[in-house]
Amino acid sequence: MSNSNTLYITNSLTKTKELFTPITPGYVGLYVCGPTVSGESHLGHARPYITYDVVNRYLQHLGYKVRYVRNITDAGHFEEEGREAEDKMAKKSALEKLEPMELATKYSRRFHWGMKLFNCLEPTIEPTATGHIVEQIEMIKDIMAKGFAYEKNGSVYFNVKKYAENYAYGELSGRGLDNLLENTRNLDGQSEKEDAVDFALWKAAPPEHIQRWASPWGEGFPGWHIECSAMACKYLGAEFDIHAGGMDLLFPHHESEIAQSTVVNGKAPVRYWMHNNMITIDGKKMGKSYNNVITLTDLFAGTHPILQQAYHPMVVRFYILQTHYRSTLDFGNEALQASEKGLRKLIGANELLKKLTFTENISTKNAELDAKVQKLVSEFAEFMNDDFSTAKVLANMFELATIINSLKDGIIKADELSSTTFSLLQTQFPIYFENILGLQSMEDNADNSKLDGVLQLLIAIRAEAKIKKDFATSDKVRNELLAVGIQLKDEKDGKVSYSFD
RNA sequence: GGUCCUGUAGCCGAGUGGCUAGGCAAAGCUCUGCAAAAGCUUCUACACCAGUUCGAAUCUGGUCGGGACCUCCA
Repeated sequence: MSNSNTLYITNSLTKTKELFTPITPGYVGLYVCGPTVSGESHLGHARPYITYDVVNRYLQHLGYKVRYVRNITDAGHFEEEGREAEDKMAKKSALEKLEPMELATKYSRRFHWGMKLFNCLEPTIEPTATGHIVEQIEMIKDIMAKGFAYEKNGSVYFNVKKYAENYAYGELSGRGLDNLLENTRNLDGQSEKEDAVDFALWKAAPPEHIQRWASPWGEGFPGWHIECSAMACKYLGAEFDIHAGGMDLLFPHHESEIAQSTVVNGKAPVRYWMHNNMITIDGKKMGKSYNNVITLTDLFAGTHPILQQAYHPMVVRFYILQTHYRSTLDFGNEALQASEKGLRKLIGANELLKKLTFTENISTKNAELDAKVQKLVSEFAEFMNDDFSTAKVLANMFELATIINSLKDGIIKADELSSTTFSLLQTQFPIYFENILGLQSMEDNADNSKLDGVLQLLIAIRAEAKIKKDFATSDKVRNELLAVGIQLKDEKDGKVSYSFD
């Protein structure tokens, strides 16, 4: 499409909106930091993966062939200074009496289950950390050979000071080395690291450690930044287009990735860094340390104490897209409930629109309305091109929903619009709503033809009752259906439609 | 403590110097046997104090509040 050269992305590296130009015309390499599968997927996971799902979808819409790599972190991470070294995979495994791989498999499946419900397209490559131990070791060897890492007691550390002498360090996080040295100096006790700012590339495994691999430095496991560098490099090359993830990964994770890859490849790995903001609950970031994590299972079932009701995955998706991805998103029942109603309205409008037909009649053209619709529709692309402003696209859709409803009720006659505008609306609205924003019906996809037959019967019975002014019966049909979640809607033209909760 | 972000009507939120964002809630009206749905109308806010400017929610400085990162985290 012609819009492919006008996409602007806020690059975290430069903190500015930049025109997106792929390294190879027509192709985009997209790397998204995936989940650590040592535990249940939660609401926090919804944000980045829905955000970058829309990015992926939009890039494809623009005609790009996207290689979308999203890793699964299934190797143990140890924690840095100031805390006891600890492997999340191993610890959780012991707790659940599972092999680390059983644990990883279990939660990977749970993650995929959630992503499917959110209607997220699958990444084209989904590499695991444990499946790329060899690549990680090779990369570490390379970094050592180039003199930017050293071994201590079977562990290997990256020499940040030396790196900073040769390359620009801290560009992404805006953290200078001096600043870091100052802030970490007193935290560091008797570390085997030469410098507090250094980070581990490989960690020697203590005897009780379950996940362990042979390496040139003895048995151990990889550090927590090297996997992304190794896998991104393997599948997307030494330099690729977009690397995305949560803002909490900015430092030290992504900063370290840049350092590792730069040493190995002699150039910065990523053209555009994208970072989504966090989801907060009562103004506080959701996180394990805050004890306010809402798992996807709880979210969809409404079983978390903070939840007043269950929320459909589509409602969550919609809610997330109503806010720009770089802003924090505060979670609350009231907001979610508002989203549910709003989404319902848009889904209804989208379905209605598909059924509308344009017939040239006698209506005089409404130039003002025509221009308005033209503008609202053409802004879809404009807004998406402006750093994926999904919130604005949705705002326009709400305005169009009113027009669509009016068309349906005959308040506006279809041919008040020009036929080109009408068909523009009819084609573009669903493309953006379904294909790009990835929003879809909340109804079960079960075959509803039998249910429809039953409902048509009830609608007919109610209609007969109404003719006889037997309102007790007609209201009973309506109210009992409503009680089981089916709402009858009397339309302007006397027809009756229905919708499900 | 260091680095950075942020403070918008009852709630959620867009906003990148001048022109009604949008949604939900609330109120009134139209339609309806009554409702619901739908449509129309109303509610016009930018933490505070200075400054720049013809003009600021938007830029600058300060004050107060909230948050993130510096530890695993999306």
